[in-house]
Amino acid sequence: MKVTIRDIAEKANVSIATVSRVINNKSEGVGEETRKRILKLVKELGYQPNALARGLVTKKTKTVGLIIPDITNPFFADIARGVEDQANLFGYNVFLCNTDDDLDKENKYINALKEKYVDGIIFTSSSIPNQNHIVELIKTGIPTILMDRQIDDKHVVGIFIDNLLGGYIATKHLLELGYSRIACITGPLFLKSAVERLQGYEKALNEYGMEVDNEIVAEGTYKMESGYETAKELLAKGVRTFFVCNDIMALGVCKAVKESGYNIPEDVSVVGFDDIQISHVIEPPLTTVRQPSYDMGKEAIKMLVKLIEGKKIRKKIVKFKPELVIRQSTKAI
Amino acid sequence: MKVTIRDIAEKANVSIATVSRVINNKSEGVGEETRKRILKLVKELGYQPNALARGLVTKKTKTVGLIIPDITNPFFADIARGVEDQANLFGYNVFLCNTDDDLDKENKYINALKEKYVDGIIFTSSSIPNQNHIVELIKTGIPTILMDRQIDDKHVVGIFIDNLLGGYIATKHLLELGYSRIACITGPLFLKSAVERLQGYEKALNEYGMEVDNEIVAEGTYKMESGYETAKELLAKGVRTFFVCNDIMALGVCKAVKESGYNIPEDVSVVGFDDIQISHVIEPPLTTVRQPSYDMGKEAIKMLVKLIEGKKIRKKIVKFKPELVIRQSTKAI
DNA sequence: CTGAAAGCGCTAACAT
DNA sequence: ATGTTAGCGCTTTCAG
Repeated sequence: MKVTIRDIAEKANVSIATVSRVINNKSEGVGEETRKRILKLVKELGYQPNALARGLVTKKTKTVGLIIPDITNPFFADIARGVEDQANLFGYNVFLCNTDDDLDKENKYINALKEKYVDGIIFTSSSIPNQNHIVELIKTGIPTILMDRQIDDKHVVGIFIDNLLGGYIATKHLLELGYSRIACITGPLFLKSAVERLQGYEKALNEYGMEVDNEIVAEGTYKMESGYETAKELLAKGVRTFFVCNDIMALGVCKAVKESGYNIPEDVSVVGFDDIQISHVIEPPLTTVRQPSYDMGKEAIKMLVKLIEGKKIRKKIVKFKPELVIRQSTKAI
Repeated sequence: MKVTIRDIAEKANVSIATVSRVINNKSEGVGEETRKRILKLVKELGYQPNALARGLVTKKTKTVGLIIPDITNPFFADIARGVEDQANLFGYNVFLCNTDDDLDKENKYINALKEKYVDGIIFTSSSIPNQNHIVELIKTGIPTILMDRQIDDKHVVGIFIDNLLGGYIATKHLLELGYSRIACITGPLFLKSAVERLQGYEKALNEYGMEVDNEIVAEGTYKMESGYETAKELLAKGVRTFFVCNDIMALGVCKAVKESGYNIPEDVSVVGFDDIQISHVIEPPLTTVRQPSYDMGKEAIKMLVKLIEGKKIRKKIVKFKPELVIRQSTKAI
């Protein structure tokens, strides 16, 4: 049988209220001697407060939910690690939820998290078409941090990256290198982030007096195979310059390029997006647009905890700047 | 104000017991008409049962803990995905815990999970020196599945991979290719899995009438940098053949090799371990020992749920077989 | 088929 | 400085 607060109280000859006070560190109202006696008993009997009972009365669980598309994607794994590390520092535990950008799954997780009374939610998803459930979630008052997805709602608090800028600097880099026929492999275009990166691509092109050529813009899935296959097609069309909207797909592109007998960067230039850990160890190291994913995760939970504790937060929207990391997958003509 | 079971009961003109029966699908004891009326109300008012209250009485939370060293390692991310997917199917949520193989963190997480009354724990850790906390955990009776770590305790239930065999087939492959001076970059040797892989290496060597040359066996950390730096040193010693005990380090090795001006597999052969997703897209695709990580994760939660539900499990120890995947990072002399 | 009531383990007034 | 007590929202006997 588990030892409860009552057991401690009895053996210490005090009321459960007193025990409650000391285990919760309520500084006032407990004599030094009693406190010690109780603490000793707690240790001896290995007492652990029942978080369910506590949560039932306090309405706080020291638990948060992290909703992401896929932990298997290194970008999200980095975010998750940042979230978890910092949450742990704050004494929170985190529920991991993978949605595959599936609306249905998102809703189910939201409900499950609500039932379990999480103190807050970090939502890293990005489906554009239907965002009612998110707006709804925010309205219910449960502290929520959005990541990677911006919604037109005054109450949104979130962490974002300037995707348009990211797409812009990536493309501009290629333009400056002297290329003109630059292909773009986008993410799924129901994702706002993917659309914005594409817009950045377009902006850069326009600045150089070029138009987007839809022949060499292809929608990918953010998965490796997608990069691989799309690149094969594009290569066949004579494309030799790629802006690939995430690193995972860029890996697929590199594979396709090499299989087709070309060298990077001598024959083909590739720019990725994310700067996942392996980007710098592959051959050649990938030129890419860096997102500080781990730090974004940390920042997200910091903001969330402030929200939970009812503290003021300086800015409701924190926008990280993407950064071009030039390595060896691109080369001037 | 949240809607409770009481609200539903009042509006439906029944007792809360009846409401409880229908939301829990207790098939018997509720009239068809009443059931419908209640269900309708539940939907209308958006009632969601309070999992804390429920857990407090049932002692079940539909929640499990997943303790791993680092979600950022693709191998563990795959496992986590397998666990989470399958857990979700069973209606469970999972707490993510990163320990960095730190005993202190492991203990803290175990305690936190206990306080939150998780129904079970999947423990993917592997520090050899101190395993008391694990034995202790199992003794407390909370259903626990060990992964990747075998303990000499009759009560252990777990999923493992035959690491010795893995090390053996990797080394043997190199041997068969005609190499004799084969270096081994191990994992941290306080991990049992790392030791076993090393033993497999030794076994293969012995079968070929060779002894382990400690000059070319180096302890790594399972991190990329470690592979990179160790390889540099080994390369300087004239080593041209590597068995690297995980893929992440193997990536580092490949980088070091190329930087040193050698080609893989023409000049240098490399075998990895794990078969993480990117292993087949890097250049050249990595020959490695495959672990079915995603499936191992799925299997783990399946076993755990059986344990939780008090069902019999066929085998307490499920041992997966590693498999050599020959790609292009190795070549016969 | 349905209801009343006890109680899970804890916190938070309110007393003393 | 400490104790008493009323719930938190739910499940689960036990009655009826």
